[in-house]
Amino acid sequence: MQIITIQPEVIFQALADETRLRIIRLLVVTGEESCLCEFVDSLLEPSYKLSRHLKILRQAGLLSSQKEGRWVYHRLVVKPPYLELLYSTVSALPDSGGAYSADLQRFRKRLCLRKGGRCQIGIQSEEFKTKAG
Amino acid sequence: MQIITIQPEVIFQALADETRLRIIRLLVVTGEESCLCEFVDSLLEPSYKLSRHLKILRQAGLLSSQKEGRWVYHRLVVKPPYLELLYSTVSALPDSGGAYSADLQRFRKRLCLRKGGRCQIGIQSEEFKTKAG
DNA sequence: TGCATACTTGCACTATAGCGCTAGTAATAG
DNA sequence: CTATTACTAGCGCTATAGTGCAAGTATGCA
Repeated sequence: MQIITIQPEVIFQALADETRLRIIRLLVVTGEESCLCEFVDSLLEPSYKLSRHLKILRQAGLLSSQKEGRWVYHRLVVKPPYLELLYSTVSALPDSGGAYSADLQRFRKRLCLRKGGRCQIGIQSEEFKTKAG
Repeated sequence: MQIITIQPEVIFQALADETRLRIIRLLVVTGEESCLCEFVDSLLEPSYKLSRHLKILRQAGLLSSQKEGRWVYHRLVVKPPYLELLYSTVSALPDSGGAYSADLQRFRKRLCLRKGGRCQIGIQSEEFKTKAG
């Protein structure tokens, strides 16, 4: 990991998207780390879409990702102090329409399906899988 | 002022631009309110550009603007708690390259030219005025 | 009344962001 | 070895954001 020049606007750019904000909020509120298929089942968005947003968050320095077998786990980066402040801001945001709490509800339910603290079952919401050939 | 539905990503969108972040940082660090021509002389950007960015910040709910004669003063909105947290985040951001402190230095210098606590002199850096007609 | 000026805005252009689709890669299960 | 599947990436499309230029509005001064 090399940090050459930090451009602060990239951090805000990373959160300037509804889907990415939904991802970050789940991680901020629960303190969890999670894999793609758990996000798919929680946010009910196609996997290729979430995969790309996760990449953007990683490149912005907000997420670190670690591969475990077939799964890739994503967790929040908390090292520079301004990131902690940023997450405090995120968790203080209003939830107009209850969209975030719906995500959270699905996320918690999905976490119950883990075995040994890890996802073992893949995407459950069939219509959001990547329909491979 | 009517708030119908707050979309949190609009707030981050507002800060996802270098120029707008420079504006907000000046106001966060100094606690001042300021008019367009003072921003022009501090950021050394053309007035039409800054005027548009100020409008975006206003529409995002980060700035409130008040006309006083020929001048329009812009100040930070601090009411919802998450905005205070947001400004804490902004003030904790690194200043790679010293661009922000250069802005700040010009801004403080420019504030010294006020009379009676108000800007009375207009844009000083000639090349950044709007060349009308 | 006319001019200077602080500020805003319409227009055209360019760059980029987000998307769906689809194919591809890698790892595991049987 | 083969099939399944978690995840990624390329392609083309569309929408939008940021910009410079130039015109327009509004306020105050002489």
